[in-house]
Amino acid sequence: MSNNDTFIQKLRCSGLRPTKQRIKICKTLFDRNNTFHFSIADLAKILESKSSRKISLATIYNTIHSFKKKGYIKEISITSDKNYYDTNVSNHHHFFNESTNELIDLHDDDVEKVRLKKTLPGKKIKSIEILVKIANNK
Amino acid sequence: MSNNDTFIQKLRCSGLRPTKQRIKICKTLFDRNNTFHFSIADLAKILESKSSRKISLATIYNTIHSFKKKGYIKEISITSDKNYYDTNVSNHHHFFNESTNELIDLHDDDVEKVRLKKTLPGKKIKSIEILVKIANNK
DNA sequence: CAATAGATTAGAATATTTCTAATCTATTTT
DNA sequence: AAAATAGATTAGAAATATTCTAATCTATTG
Ligand SMILES: [Mn+2]
Ligand SMILES: [Mn+2]
Ligand SMILES: [Zn+2]
Ligand SMILES: [Zn+2]
Repeated sequence: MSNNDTFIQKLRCSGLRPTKQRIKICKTLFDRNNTFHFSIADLAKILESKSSRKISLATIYNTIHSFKKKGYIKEISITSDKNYYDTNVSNHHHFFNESTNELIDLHDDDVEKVRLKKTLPGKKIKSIEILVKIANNK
Repeated sequence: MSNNDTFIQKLRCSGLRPTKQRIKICKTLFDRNNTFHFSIADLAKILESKSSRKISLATIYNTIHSFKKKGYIKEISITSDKNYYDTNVSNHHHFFNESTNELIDLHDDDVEKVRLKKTLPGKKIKSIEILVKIANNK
């Protein structure tokens, strides 16, 4: 259970002003035991349910974009109809359960290291990530 | 250079009526030598430039959705701001050039086969795909 | 070659994302 | 320490993107 000051500090450190809206969003995203995979709609719904004062959807977008830019979260694209963000910002792989729309982290030691045989001259590799789509049996 | 009849047949085979709109879209997508990676906006622009009669954007969406359902194309999600479709419907990997927004197919023999050490009981694997993000040097 | 049932199109409605004027925050000046 | 200023942030409005559904088109039946 982090207190507000933790988040105020975190925000100040990266040059973001610790506004009420941002602190609330930090609490929702980071005051958790596990990685959180969420869409903007998920986040808006949670904020609405717990918040007294409404945070405008535009502000949620603004905040998520600046948190992404600052490296607090990363974007995960799976399907066209729902975009996800991830509080685990490391380079990592995912299971995506198509039956439940659930996203699950894979750890590095769950997968043999990916070996590319092809290289592209004049290009540098920024990330290599695997997406394993799964479905419930039956 | 395929003629219209090829596409009319293709459409009829999967139970889709060969309308003018669908034939034009087939020509644009499949009358090519190479895999085509495109967004709805890309496709709309091409259709607009070559077409005499305008195809409504709603129809482009409808058609792309039914072509996807019939397995003519597959969806590739890379970033939240642009969704891609791919005329290569096989399970395959991609390079994505973040400097140019270009998507390039990787062939199976360009990558060592992915080995998962972790399995999920009660789930079946539908696909395993790698996304390699790259950028131009300098 | 109607009449009918069902599929398809595309304008209208809705949903998502971005833009920007008004507000708020932090810093500087008096 | 209060007021002025510069710049950051919020959130309603505008713009884009996607889906819905009434009107139209296509294929089948008699
Ligand atoms: Mn979208
Ligand atoms: Mn999208
Ligand atoms: Zn993750
Ligand atoms: Zn491809």
